[in-house]
Amino acid sequence: MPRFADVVLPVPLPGLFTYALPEDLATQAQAGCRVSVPFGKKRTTVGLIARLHNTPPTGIDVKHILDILDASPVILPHQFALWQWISNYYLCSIGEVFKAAVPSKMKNRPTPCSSCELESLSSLTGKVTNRQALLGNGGEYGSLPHLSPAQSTALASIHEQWQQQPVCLLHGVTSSGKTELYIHLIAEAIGRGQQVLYLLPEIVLTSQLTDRLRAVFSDRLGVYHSKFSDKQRADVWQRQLTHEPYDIIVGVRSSVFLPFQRLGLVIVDEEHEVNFKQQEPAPRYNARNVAILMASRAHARTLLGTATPSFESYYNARLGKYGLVRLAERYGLVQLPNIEVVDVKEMRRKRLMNGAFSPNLINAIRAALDAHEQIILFQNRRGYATQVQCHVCGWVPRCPHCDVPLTLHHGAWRFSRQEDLTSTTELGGFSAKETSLPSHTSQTLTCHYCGYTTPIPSQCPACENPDLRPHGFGTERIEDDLSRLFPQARVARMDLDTTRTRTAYEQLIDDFAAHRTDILVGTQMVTKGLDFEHVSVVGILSADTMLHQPDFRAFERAFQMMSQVAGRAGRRQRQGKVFLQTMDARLPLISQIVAADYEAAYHEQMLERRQFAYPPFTRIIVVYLKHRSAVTVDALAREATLMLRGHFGTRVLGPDEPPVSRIASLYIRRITLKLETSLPLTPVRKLLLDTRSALLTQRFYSSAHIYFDVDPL
DNA sequence: AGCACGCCGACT
DNA sequence: GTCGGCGTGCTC
Repeated sequence: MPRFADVVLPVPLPGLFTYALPEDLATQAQAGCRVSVPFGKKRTTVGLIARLHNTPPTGIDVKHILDILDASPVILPHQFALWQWISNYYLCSIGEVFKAAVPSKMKNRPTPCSSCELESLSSLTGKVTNRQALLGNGGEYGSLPHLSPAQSTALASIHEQWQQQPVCLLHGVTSSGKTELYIHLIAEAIGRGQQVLYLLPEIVLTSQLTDRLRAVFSDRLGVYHSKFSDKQRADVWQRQLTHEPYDIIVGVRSSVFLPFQRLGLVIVDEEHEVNFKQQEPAPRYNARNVAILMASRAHARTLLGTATPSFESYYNARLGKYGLVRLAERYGLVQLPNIEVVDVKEMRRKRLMNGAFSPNLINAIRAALDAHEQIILFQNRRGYATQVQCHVCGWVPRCPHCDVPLTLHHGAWRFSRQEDLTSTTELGGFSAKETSLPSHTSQTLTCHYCGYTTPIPSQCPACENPDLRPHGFGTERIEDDLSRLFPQARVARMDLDTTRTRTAYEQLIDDFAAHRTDILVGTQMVTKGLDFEHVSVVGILSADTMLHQPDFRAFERAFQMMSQVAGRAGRRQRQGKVFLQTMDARLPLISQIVAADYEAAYHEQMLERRQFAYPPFTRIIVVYLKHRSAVTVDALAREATLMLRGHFGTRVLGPDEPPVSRIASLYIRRITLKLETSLPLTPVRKLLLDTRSALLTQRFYSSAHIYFDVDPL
């Protein structure tokens, strides 16, 4: 009989906590069962048994487990192993993984009694006959979609690739019918008695898709979505533990934590999406990569699908780590849209621009409205940091060391940031009316990678224009201008502000799908895999906003977003028209988008990434430092940088201020580590954790927060 | 992260 | 005279 249990608790503290196991509970106890334990000042906390043993802990007075909440494990051994991997790789506590993994219902209230659970189990077993009937027959699915010859060939190629590698990347252009392929693959896996995880970014998981899948797989499909109630999620979890789990889970990021008993296939749709990486809070994991690992541990196959592969995945495919299958033909032979590049610089010079609109775009919108067709306008304007751009020639200052655009800071902005955050103008610190910079404030340009700082030039070095301005329009401004230009048109705006709730988001989509709106203007949201029948015109209002993000992935993102949004045009009968407005019409990337030349964009970026030692040629870990006091956090940042330089030398960049440098009254600094991929990570992790504890034990820094972001996106 | 203990300002 | 601010210390 085990006398002790090591327990995971939902706290950001390292390690496990040892409790004594009362004799009367010892027979019930199993690793993976939840327990109720006293912790700190709290009388009871829900934890999870990680292991049972007989080794009395030394130097602590052990408390007793109060109760065992499960008759059988709710976390399976392979899941717990995955938690440990995540905690280790992403440098967070196992308790933080526990917190993220399990629906809060299962972490808060102890399930009142086990009899209810037993009851629900038996009610489920009742349905087993039904399922076995389906399985036994093999063909009782809802009918599978018909595949075009191109799709059938791709399906066969995927199987071939899987013979060689467990992971296959499906590079299929927009509208090539990837979902039909997925459905066939899912049906095959279920036919083999295997389970399927179909992972999607939040934004794409709409009723459009689940309805389509449910039509084929009916009640064997479970949906796991963060906007569903916690109870619903807890129910899905419990169901996966029964003898009759869902065969397919369609879910977002966190569904990688669900218990699978016989996982055979993982599909990661829109694999390039940055949403797969959790930003806040810990664990800052990448669900796509976790899914790949999870699949490989289960000896399952993985399919990564997208029209615009992340350069990282494409790199892996080219290296031979992943198989690669292309689907270059649009389903039903819909033509790729025709893309017209509009030289905004030229238009401005000729005074033809109407705000953010070129005459070409205005005419196309008017024609589309007259023909009762729909229009999507894409304007990616986010964040508070702003770049400076010469409004005459389009010049943007860039960092000489890092090749990213420099970010503008000026004194007044820093002090008024709090107000700016609450204001509704999308430009943050600046009004939407492109005001000139006040010349008396102290203006500097800063690199957010290496901290390089330089005063703002008094004139544009390229064309000698003395009037450098912050630039850009936001979606709200666009919306206003549209109602002025086309008073008769029904305009809807889709961005973070208008989609706070799930219903608001679905409402916007539904209205547009039902043609109750004519023009949809929005941020990246409008680029996601939505299928609309009547969109004939797509406008990319300013490619430049995307290109000039202070991020080495700006070009990759811009290519992805523009290709994706262009793919929204012209679904069925006719070829769509895309207007791509830019100040940099001669940039190679622009012609790559026009030609849909993914390869060219990829190769060009890879040259730069290699030259500047960016991923995938290096690995990045960012150290975040937060403190209530700006003075303290700066001192901490300096000291941390010195310590890290001692260990890692020139691999340490910074410290610098992130674009939003104060959140929730905590000042933030960061230090970036660029590590060669050949460097073994285990000693790196140890040095990072040791450095953190060394700093936090100093009285002066004890109330600071230090955490890590591994492989940031 | 919580949560409590503990020592300094503006309220009845 | 008390309520309450958040600094700091601990959690098997």
